[in-house]
Amino acid sequence: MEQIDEIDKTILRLLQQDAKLTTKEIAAQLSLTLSPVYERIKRLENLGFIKQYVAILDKTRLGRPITTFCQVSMRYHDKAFIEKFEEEVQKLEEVQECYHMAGQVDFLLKINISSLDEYHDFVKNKLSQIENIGILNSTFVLKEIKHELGYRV
Amino acid sequence: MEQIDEIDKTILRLLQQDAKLTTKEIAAQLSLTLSPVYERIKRLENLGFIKQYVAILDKTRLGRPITTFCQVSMRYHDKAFIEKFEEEVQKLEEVQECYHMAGQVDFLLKINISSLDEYHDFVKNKLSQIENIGILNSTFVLKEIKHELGYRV
DNA sequence: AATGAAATCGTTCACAA
DNA sequence: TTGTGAACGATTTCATT
Repeated sequence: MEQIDEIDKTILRLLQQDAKLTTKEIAAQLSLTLSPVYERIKRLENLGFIKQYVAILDKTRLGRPITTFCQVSMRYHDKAFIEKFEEEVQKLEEVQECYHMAGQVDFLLKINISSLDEYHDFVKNKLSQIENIGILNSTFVLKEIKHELGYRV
Repeated sequence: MEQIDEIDKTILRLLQQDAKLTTKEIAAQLSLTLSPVYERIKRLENLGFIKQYVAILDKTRLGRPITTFCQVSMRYHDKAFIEKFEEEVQKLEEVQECYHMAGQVDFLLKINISSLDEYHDFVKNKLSQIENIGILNSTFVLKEIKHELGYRV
């Protein structure tokens, strides 16, 4: 059984907004007792609908308020080069997200940094050190307009 | 007082990996008792270092495995048009993230969808309905290479 | 700031319906 | 699949160092 019903969806919606809700609080919203809610949460965890519970931190408070997106195009598209890049990018702590893209650009990187100086250092001494990079195109985030943490359920 | 020390940083690091860690477990890792750890967590919450606790769901399991990035350039750059766009984009449930960017492209949107059909519908009937959009450029994610949920602490 | 203890509250599970 | 209740463990508060 891998299906979920409306009750499960409500549970997911609630936990996606606030992982600290108690079983009791969720049960109250659903007009159920603790056990069914408890069992359903365990099931949603076991089936992999819920992957993890995390604390969301404030990047500005942590001293790294700047976000940039960097488009990377490889010079050659040999499998070995691609895999090497994917491997190296895992090691770069500034890179928060990396996507292999369809289209002209091979990779899109989301990077989180404290200053333009740090970005300069990152591009010059870390990113550009990876073999076979052709074009780098960085754009800076001026303002986060929307940032939904959860998915539609 | 808004400073945090190494102990606080360790707590943040642990909680951004696993929000379900008990105070006891964290205290054990730090060789401390419950109270100081408890007080520090409360303090980090109150100071806004910890913004939220959330459950991370599996978008594939939820039936929306496709991610696209869409670059949007406005035709004219009047304040009113910009603000109108920012407002409309909040309402579009497919748009998970939206950034106002420096450079040629005005906005970068991260979009989460179930199928190419849904994306077609989204672009044609929702996004393009917003006034004053000049250029739209969509690229699809082939593979998530890296997706760090937390920040460096 | 940290410790240790005490009260309250939540989680977990066996069993019943 | 859901409800009840009991045992266990976690959270929260506070007097003390």
